[in-house]
Amino acid sequence: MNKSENKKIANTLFPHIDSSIEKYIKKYPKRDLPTTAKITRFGPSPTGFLHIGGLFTAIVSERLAHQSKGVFFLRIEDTDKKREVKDGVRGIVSALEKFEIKIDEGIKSIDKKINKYGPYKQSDRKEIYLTFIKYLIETGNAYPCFCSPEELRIKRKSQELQKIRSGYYGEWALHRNITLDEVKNNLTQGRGFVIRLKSNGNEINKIPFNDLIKGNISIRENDLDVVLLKSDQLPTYHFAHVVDDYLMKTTHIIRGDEWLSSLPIHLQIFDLFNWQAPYYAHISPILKSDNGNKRKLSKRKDTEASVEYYFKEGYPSDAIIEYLLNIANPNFEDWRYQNPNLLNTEFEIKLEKFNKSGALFDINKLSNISKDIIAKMSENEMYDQTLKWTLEYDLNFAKKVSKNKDYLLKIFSVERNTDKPRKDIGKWSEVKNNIFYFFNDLFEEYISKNMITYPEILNENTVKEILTSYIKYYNSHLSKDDWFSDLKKFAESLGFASNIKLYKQKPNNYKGCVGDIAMVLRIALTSKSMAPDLHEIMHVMGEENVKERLQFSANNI
RNA sequence: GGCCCUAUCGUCUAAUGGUUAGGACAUCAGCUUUUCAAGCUGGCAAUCCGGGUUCGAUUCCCGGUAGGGUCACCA
Repeated sequence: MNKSENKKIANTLFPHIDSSIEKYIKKYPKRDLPTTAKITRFGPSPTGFLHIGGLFTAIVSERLAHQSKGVFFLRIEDTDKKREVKDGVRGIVSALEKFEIKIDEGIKSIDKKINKYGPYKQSDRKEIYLTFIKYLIETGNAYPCFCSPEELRIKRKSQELQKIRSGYYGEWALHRNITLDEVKNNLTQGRGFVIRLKSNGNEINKIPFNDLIKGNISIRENDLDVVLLKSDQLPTYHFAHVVDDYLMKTTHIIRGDEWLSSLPIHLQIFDLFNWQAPYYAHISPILKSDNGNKRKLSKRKDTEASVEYYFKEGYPSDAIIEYLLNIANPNFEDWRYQNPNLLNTEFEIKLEKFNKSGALFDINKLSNISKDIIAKMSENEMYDQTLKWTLEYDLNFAKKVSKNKDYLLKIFSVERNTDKPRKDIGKWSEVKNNIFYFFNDLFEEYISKNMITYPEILNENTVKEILTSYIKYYNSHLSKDDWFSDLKKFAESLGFASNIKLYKQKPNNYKGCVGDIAMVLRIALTSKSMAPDLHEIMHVMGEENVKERLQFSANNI
C-alpha cells in the first residue's frame, strides 16, 4: 500500500476535513507553568449520577494539581450517545460543587465555563478528532473497517471455539489492507464503517512500564486493531484520551485501574504521533464485600455507589472527603490527629502512598470520621447544615428548624463547646431523632406511638410521686453542681440513697439511689434512657417547659 | 480460559533480613460522686500455603492457592 493510495482513502472517507493536525498542535501551546506543576483532569461521562469511585479520582486529581500549583480541568466525555442521560452533566457538576472541588477549566460550575484549552466537551471536538484520524489514515496507521457488528460477533464466536485470543488482529483483521477501490465499493453500497488502528505491535513483546501507583509493571505490546472512530464518527475513549490529553497538555493521568489493560493501546497511539506520553497513576477500585467475595461497588446493584446516597443520608461532604483521603493515603489519619484544626485541603496527598490493591468500603470508619467532624462544628454551623439538609430531604422538619433558630442553637450547644464535645450525631438524618423531645408536639407524637418504660425497680406510684414532687422542688437557677447537690437532697427526702455506694451497702434501707431519680427525670423529659446532660437539657428547655413536660409525663404513665 | 495486578488482625494499614509484628476503626471488659456519648485503662485479634536463598524470611526468589481487573463501534 503506498502513500498516495492512503491519502486517497483518507480523502474519500473524509472529504470535508481540510485542516491539519499542526494547526491544532499550534493552537494549544505548552502551558506556562513550572516543570513541577501537575496538570490533571477528571473526565466523567454523563451516564447517570456521580460514582463514589469517580469522586475519589476527582479529589485525588484536583489535590495533586493544586498542591503542585498546576491546573485541574473537567472534561465531559460524552462520546457514547446511547448511554447518555439527560441532565447528566448538571448532576455531576453540582455534585462536584458540593465537595468544593475547584475546577480551573471546563465547566467550572453549573453556569460558568472556561474554554482555554477547549472545547472541554468531547462531542464539541468532532472536527479535531476527524483531523487527527485522517492524518493516521494518510500515514498508513489507521484504516476503515466495514465489518458489521454481526460479522464481528461471528468472528468472535469462531475464535472462542478455537480457544484462541479474541479480537480484531493479525490475520483476523479482515480490512487491514483494504484498497481504495474496495473502500469506494463499500461506500457506494452504503455500508457503514469504523476507523481502526493499524497496530504495529507484537503481543509477544513485554514492555516494562512505571505506573505512579502500581510501580514497575510489565505490559504486552498491543496488536489489536482497536476501533478509534465509531460509525457515528465519534471517537472511542482510547483515541479521545490520547488526542485530548495531548492537546490539553495533561501531565498526569489519574484513573481507575480498569484502564491498565488498555494502557498499551494508549501508549502506542502516543507513539504513532511521536508525542511523549503523560505519567499514569492507576487507582484501585473501592470494593464491597458480597457473599464472602469482594467486588467493585456497582452503580446498578449498590445504592452506596452513588454520592447521592451520602447526601441523602446526610453525611457532611468533608466526612466523605476525609474518608476517601484515608483510603488514598492511610497516613491521613495520623496527620488529622496531629493537625485537628487544619483544613483537609492542606494534607499533601502522595501517589506513592496509595495501596496497590482495592480497599473494602467501611461504613463504620466513615461514620466514625463523620461523628468527629460534626462534633467539632459550632452550633451555628450545625444549624446551617441541618437546615440545608432538611430543606432538601425533610421539608416538614425544615419548617420547624427555620422557625426555631434561637432554640435550635441552644439545643446544639448542649455539650458542644467543651474539650470533649459530644459525638452522638453521625449524619444530618439523625438530628431529628436526637433532639425531637425538645419540641412538645414531636414529643407527644412519639409518646402516642411508643411505650415508655421507667426503671423496673420502681413501681408506677413511685415514679408518679417522684415526678409530681420534683415539679414543686425544681429550682432552675442553680449551677450544675448545686443542682446536683440539690437533687441528692431531693432523693433523700423521698427515701432514696444520695449516692450509689450507700445504696449498694444497704439496698434494703432505700427505695433506690439518686441515679434512679435522675433516670426517671430523664425518661420523663426525653423519653430516652440515653441523653445528654440533664441539667443542660432542662436549662435549654426552660423552667416552664420542664414543669409542663414532667406533668405531662406523670399523666401518661 | 489468555493477559495484568494483589496478598499482614473482621476492616484500613505500619514495620524490618533479627521486633513481645505497631496504630486506627470495629468488638469485649473495667474506670468515672446521674444515663448515654466522649475519654482513660486493659483484653481478643494478623504476616495465605509449599519450596528455596540465609546463621536467621513476614520481608528476597520460585511454585501453588485465593482475590481483583480486563479481554465492545462503553467509558
